[in-house]
Amino acid sequence: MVTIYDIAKKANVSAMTVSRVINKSEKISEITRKKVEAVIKELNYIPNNSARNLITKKTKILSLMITDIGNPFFTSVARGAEDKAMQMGYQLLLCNSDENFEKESKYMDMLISTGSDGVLIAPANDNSKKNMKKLTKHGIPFVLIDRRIPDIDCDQVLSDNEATTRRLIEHLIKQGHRKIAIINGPLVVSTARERQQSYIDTLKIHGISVNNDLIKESHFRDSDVTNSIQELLNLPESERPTAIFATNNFIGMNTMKILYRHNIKVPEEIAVVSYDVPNYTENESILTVAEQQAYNFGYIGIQLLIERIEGAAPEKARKIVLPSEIHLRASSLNQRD
Amino acid sequence: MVTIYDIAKKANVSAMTVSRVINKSEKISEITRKKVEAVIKELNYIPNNSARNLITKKTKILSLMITDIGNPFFTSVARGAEDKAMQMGYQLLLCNSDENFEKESKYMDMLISTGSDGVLIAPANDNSKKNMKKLTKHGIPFVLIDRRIPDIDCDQVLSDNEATTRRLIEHLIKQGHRKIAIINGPLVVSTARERQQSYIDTLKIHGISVNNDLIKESHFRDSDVTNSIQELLNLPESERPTAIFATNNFIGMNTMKILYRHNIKVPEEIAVVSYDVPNYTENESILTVAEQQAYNFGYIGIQLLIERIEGAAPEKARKIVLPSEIHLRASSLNQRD
DNA sequence: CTGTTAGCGCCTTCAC
DNA sequence: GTGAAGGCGCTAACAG
Repeated sequence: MVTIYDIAKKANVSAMTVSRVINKSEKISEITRKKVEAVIKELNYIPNNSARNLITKKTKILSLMITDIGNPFFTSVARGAEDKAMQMGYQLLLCNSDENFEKESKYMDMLISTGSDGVLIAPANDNSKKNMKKLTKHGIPFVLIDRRIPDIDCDQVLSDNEATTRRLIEHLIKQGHRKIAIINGPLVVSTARERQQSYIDTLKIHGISVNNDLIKESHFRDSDVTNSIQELLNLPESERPTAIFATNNFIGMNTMKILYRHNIKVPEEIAVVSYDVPNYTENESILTVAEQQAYNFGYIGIQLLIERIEGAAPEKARKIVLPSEIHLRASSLNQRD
Repeated sequence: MVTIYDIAKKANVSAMTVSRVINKSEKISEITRKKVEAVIKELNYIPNNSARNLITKKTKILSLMITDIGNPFFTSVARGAEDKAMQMGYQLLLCNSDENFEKESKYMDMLISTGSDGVLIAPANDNSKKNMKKLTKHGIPFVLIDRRIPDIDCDQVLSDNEATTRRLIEHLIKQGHRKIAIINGPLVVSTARERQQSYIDTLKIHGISVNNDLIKESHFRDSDVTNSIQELLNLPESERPTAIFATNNFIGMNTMKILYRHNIKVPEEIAVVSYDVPNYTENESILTVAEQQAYNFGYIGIQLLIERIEGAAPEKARKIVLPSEIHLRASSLNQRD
């Protein structure tokens, strides 16, 4: 391994001078700098960050804790995070919690040990509060994205769940629907709670009574929603929903697939609206969706994080709410319109 | 920051003993181990990897260099890589080269500096050879996935491009096609070359003359293939293709979208087959595809890499070829079948 | 089984 | 502008 001493010897300077060159110190004469740089290049020297970190306590490594990189929403988040991190000279450590607090905790210890300068995190659920406290104890800044944690005050990049859900539900109501079901993620996740609350509030505002049989708590993972849908279909005619609100992409995709499999016409028999369904295939999508700014969750999140790390952020925690865009498509539009 | 000395003092042992407990050394009495572990827990001690790495030269960090995490193929690779890495106690640094050698090189320096124990890499193109040499010079093992590099002998996990392409093309020939176009990625990428060669060979074997007007070199990024397709459509009736072979997912998706936009019926006017198109939406796909074992590229790749790092691999480089699965669908099936 | 000594590669501090 | 000394937190090598 080539060290600064090797460079120093060959360039006839002290190690300290080499260090100054590497760190782009101003107080170096043009001549010695050129000389040192030449040797660095010649010997293919690359600084050893471990040694550096030991002193500076900075690794230039950020951790991205998401629930699943396989979820297209988080894939975009990751891409945004990585673009900004790279641009600012940071590297990104990838962690998938799989919506699981224990797995998240394990990663947390690893990333503290590694010496992450900061963490961008979409927490698994409300339990993650413990992990946030741990980060704070270790003096590691973090930014929450997508999901908030009760009583945790920190920089956040969130979605306008209340407004977007309301618009989605009001759209269904305008289309004549009264029996609207919701297939949701677990209520220990803030986004699930917020979307459900807005769903309930919107129905009430429009004088529609809330039927608990139409509220299904499922998962945000790419899991089976067959049971939830079967239960909805088994409801007596008078209760059976004419529309379904899917609160994330996996739920939305799988709901559509199951309805097709049951030969249920969308939207004639059941209309469907969903959060976040990407159009990654050859077909034009027919699904009405609320598209969140996934890329910006990552991009802006990393920006806030780095500002915080580098002391460029205001003391007060910042909360950024990114609006979603609703795409109205066939899955929720009446023929007669 | 809590150090081993804090633990040592409080537990009335030497720092060395604490170090042994952390590293699960056998030569520690049950009693002192318990005592030390208690203090570690009490003080919330987490080892400083930077200090550790400085001595051991091991970081337990692996780098994953892919061209774009946004490409669903690589998303699966990443997920497989991460699962195996986590299982083996390693963390994963994410790098997107964007099919760009310069960007890849920049990451390469960063990851060497950080001290990656190894690199799993889908190289940007043949130029990446320089980066492989650099890794070798720094004694960092790497495993090539998906794409090979001429004259680089190392562990590899590759796809059966020759056989799968042949089956795809023979399927089209069986369907009666003689004018088959290929829209390919850049030929500086090994997979593009292999698929193109197999396309040519298969045509020849079946006595079909190769028409260079039907061979289009495009990109593997999510870029525009409009021009390529337009050129194909502008061909005189006698040359115009009746089938298109798209060599990756983005090309496949975009080809389908453009054909739809041109109101060209698939497969009646033009049949389409593609590599790797995921079905991430609510619709059932109609596209005939060769599905690669993306997850296993990552999972097995990391396994080979860790074996290599930990000295558990045979000296001779291993080459693993994962077969693809062809899904025949409407986009390439004649009505009359 | 446990402790002592030395040093990993670099940067901080303080001289010159 | 440049250099010398010391130490970051930890573990290898050795001693007992």
